[in-house]
Amino acid sequence: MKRDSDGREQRAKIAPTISQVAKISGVSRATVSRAFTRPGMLSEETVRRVKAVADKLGYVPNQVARALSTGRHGNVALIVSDVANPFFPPLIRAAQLHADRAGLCVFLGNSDEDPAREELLLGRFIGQVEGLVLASSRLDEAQIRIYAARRPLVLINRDIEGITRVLIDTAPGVAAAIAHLAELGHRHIAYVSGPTTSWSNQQRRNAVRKEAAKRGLKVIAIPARPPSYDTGRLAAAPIVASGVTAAIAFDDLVAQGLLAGLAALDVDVPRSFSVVGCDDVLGETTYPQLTTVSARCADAGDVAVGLLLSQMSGGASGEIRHKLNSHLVVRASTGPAPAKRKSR
Amino acid sequence: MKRDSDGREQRAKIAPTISQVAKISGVSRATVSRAFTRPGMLSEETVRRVKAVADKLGYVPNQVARALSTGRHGNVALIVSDVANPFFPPLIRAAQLHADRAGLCVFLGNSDEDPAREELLLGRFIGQVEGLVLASSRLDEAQIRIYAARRPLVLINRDIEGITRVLIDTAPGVAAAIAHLAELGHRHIAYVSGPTTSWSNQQRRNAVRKEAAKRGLKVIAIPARPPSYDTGRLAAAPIVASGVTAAIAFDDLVAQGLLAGLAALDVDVPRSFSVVGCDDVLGETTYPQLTTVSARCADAGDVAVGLLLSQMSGGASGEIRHKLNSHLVVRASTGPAPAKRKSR
DNA sequence: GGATGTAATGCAATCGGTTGCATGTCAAGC
DNA sequence: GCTTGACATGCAACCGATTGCATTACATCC
Repeated sequence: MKRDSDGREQRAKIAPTISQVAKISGVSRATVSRAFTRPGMLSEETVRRVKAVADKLGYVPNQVARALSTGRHGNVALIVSDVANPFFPPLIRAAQLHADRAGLCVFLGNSDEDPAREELLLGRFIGQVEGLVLASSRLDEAQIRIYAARRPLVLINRDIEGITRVLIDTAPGVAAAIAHLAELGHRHIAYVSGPTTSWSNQQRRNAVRKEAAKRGLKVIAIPARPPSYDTGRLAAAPIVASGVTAAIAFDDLVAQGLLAGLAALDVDVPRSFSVVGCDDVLGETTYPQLTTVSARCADAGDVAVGLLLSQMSGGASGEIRHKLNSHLVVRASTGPAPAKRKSR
Repeated sequence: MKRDSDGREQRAKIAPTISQVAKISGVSRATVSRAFTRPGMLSEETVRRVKAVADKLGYVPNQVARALSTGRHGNVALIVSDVANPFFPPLIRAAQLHADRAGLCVFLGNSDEDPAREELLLGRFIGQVEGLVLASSRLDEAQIRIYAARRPLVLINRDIEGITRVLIDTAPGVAAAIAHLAELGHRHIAYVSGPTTSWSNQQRRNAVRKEAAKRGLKVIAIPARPPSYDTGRLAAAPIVASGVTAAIAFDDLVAQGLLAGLAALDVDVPRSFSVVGCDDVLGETTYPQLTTVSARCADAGDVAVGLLLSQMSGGASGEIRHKLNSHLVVRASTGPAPAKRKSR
């Protein structure tokens, strides 16, 4: 009745249903269902026959109906703070690949760094997914806990106790970067910082401070907020003015901007100034090629989905705090400290 | 029964259903349903009471159940050939934003340039979406038509008659680029080409040929396949060897690689060689900053979703072929042709 | 006062699957 | 030959909504 009156599938030849397949193959709907979900329960002959009919009709089980009945919809959601930030695409790609292999569909949400928007998305997704991955979530802890109670949930780069999370631990790489600069003779360096509320930024800043202190380097902080190519470029002037000989940036994007800003000021990199990035997402494509802390951000997506899966299948009840390692990749943007600080 | 035995919502407090709300507010399920979908049909008093109860219980209508009944799930799918290609993220972002505003959830698929994978994704999505957007689809025409018959479908950068499509028309921009090079005195140029099957590539190559012929320039084609930073870089050697003084690349990524390759060969850009990109996705972040054909790829995502929406709501029965304009953006990678072709 | 209309609500079928349990069949075991 | 059990299949309830139609309760109009 309503079926006839509404416009559903208007322009489509109606998708074949389980009933049609059942009728044609002369078995019950239950049998057709089982032919797809538990073929072992049926005789080989029956399975073959049913599948043949299904094939001919082009029948595919309706996911929505299945989900209603089983509560398993085969969907997961991935919410990122900014699709267009080069940090995310590789992560998204890896996450998707992993989900694909598990037969899951991925909803992608873009919060645009806005908690309200993030929550809106979450509300829309939660009813039709089996699990959630939140990358660089801007939500406050309480909110996150609420969602985590409703569905398996994995965080990326957010450290909340009791919730499974994947953390890209850039500290070792950053420390290596400082060591590298120290060995090259740099004594004064700048940290070009990112969002104060960002876990990653806090972590990086601390690593810089700690390692610098250990090696007796002086470090100043110059903000680039929000972290972007432009704010990085603008940071060049104050950095040069401060008299440091090297800078380590919050991320590659900022580093790239910084590179451009330095070029504009006629500062030669790496001859008279060294730059280190973070994340290794731009890596070889900058000029000069960027020395950076490689953070395997793609792995983060992959691992997060992996953890989500195991959580979804009931395993892994305990909390997991997965750390991903980092290391320094030396390319062409770092070099020995200039003999005298000023080229005079 | 099965409800009790399977693990559905294990860790969650079970989401309240329409029945619970109905019972508590002392009305039928139908009434609760209507309180949400057609409140005008009910007395104000009833609506208020039901909503109050729903609120208290934290009831939200189950999308999946609703979809089964109405055939409207509020989801659309967007399939791209490579999330990590910088061309796509802005497009994805714009598409998502538009869908968001319309209250739709977006499935993202990554075909990885593989038709088989693309089809697999399509199969998974089709049952749970109301519409599809295929960006740079690698599927053959027949396949696409099949899906287009089942659901509203919009193509981006694929020109199939009878199917709504958004085409980024780079021809004017490419022509302008050739004109620009001609005015700078270049007489021999190279086109660094992309995938032969790509609509964009065909279109760009033709535009180059046509405009070059008009202005009496000689143009050779050098492939960069698949189009990437690396293949662009590798194209530098043959290009220099060929003796041309300028190159226009299939896309910005290739152009960026080319820039790097030229730098490695000690060819000074723009003094002794000029490079033009396409898409304007890297634009200011290359060194030197790239002269490129700006293609407003973000708009493509936005427009595509817009067209999809109107198609979904039954409008727009006729075929639509939406062209997006392009123009040349001159930055720092192009300059006058060197006085003599060889620097001697 | 009875016919008529309208507004508010309930009944029950339906969407397309899944699954616990019942049923039927057939072969092996005693 | 009858019990027993394994195997294959069917029956029918159920998931959580939506919606066509029936029903009820009033108010209105002659």
